[in-house]
Amino acid sequence: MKLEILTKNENQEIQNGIISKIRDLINYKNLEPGDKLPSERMLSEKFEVSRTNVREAIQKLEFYGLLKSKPQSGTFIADIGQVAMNGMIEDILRLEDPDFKSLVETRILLELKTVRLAATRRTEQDLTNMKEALDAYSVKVENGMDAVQEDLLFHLAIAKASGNSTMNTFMLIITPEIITKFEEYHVCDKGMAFKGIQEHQDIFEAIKNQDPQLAKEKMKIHFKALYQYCYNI
Amino acid sequence: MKLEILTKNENQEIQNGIISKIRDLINYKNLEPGDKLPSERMLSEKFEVSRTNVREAIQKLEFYGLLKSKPQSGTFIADIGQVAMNGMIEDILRLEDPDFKSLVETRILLELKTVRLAATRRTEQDLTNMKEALDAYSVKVENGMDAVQEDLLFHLAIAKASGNSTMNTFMLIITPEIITKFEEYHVCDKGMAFKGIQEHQDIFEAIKNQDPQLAKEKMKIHFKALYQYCYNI
DNA sequence: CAAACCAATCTGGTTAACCAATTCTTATTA
DNA sequence: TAATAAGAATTGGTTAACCAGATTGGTTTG
Repeated sequence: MKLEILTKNENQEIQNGIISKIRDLINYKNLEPGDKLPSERMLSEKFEVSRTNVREAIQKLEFYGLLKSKPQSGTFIADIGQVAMNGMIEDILRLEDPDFKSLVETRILLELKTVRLAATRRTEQDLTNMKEALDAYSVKVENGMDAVQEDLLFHLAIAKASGNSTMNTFMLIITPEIITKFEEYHVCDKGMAFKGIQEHQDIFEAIKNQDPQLAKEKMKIHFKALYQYCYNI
Repeated sequence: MKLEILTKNENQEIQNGIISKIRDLINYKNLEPGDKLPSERMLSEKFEVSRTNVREAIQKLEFYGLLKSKPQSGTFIADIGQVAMNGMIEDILRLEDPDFKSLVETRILLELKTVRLAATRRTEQDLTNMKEALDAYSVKVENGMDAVQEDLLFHLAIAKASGNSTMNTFMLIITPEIITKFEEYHVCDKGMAFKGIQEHQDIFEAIKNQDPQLAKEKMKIHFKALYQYCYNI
């Protein structure tokens, strides 16, 4: 067998090919929820790809909740019908990499919600965590240092305090890319950083006082520059 | 070497252990953005776990954008500082599985936004896709059949039309679990399904007429029962 | 002395062999 | 004949060997 090193993009295309073949198989064999998929070995032979490739494709579909593999037993169709299966695989295949605008737009949406939830649900421990992150940010800025990381950590502390694990996860997913792009595009300059201290303080106070509406308003103010930036790219 | 079959939970704990060890190493060695992590083989030896386990842990951190591995070269710290690295790993380790309430809460938040975006950005192709999904739903309901899948596909079509790939991805992530739980808890009964046809139609019309505010209102109506359900569990 | 070259080594990725739990078949027995 | 036990085959998961590109240190050469 010839060996070849593939770029991540080529690898992704192979994986997508396998996924669409799995979809075709499910349709052709009329597999329903709970039915068993052919074994990994069989699929790798049928599709003429390595078993590793098949496993990766299955794991991706498992991540999206479409398949469920059980050790020493087999891979099974999840409790989701053929219609949804086809539609979702179609979407997964066409999914494109997120652009910066999408990321920021989503971040703003999530944070305007998490800050409200945090204001109603925050525990004492949450307040302690947020205060720590807030102080770390202040120290960095007052010493004239870059504080993008500390900024984001304060926001992540809010997400955690929201008590919504799904939104918390989503914030974690988009945060690193946002940090990278921020530093790349120099979204935050020194002047904004100083203003940020007071803005963070205001947000923190609103959450502490359990005032969701005020917390949201303060967050909106904090995002004002970001808003404009996002919609002027 | 003794071989042992582990449950997914046990495996996850091993992975978290490795991740925290990687974090400790990064701190101890003061690794900065761009620095190279020790090789997978070295880590697996140092931590006394299999290389596969190390690879999985690295892939997880790569998913969250904290590491970046290059073939035949090494695994590198992403463009993110030590502070954010520590904070994010901490969060990732403590991340809990999403509960149903979190899922629904997030879905409502996302959809009230995607429907507005769809109303402003939808293309003709988007309208065609949505109309197809809408008709499929109607047919199923009118024939007295379960239509949870078709319902969700209509909503996914809206997410796609929003033109925001991040939100689209997030919708794809939470959708299958929602479908499963809906069918499990029988959230949608027949009566609701019939009402749903008109509600879907209203949403579709608002998007077609590019009226974001109306689209959001119609979506809110559509979610009314879901709202109550979510907050009464 | 610096630039170009080369081979040994190291790297993440890939493949193939192996493991043990499960499942299916078959033989045995009450 | 039906219930049961034994064993062979199949399965996803795991480990170890292998691959080829990338790196590195030393050597040669202009």
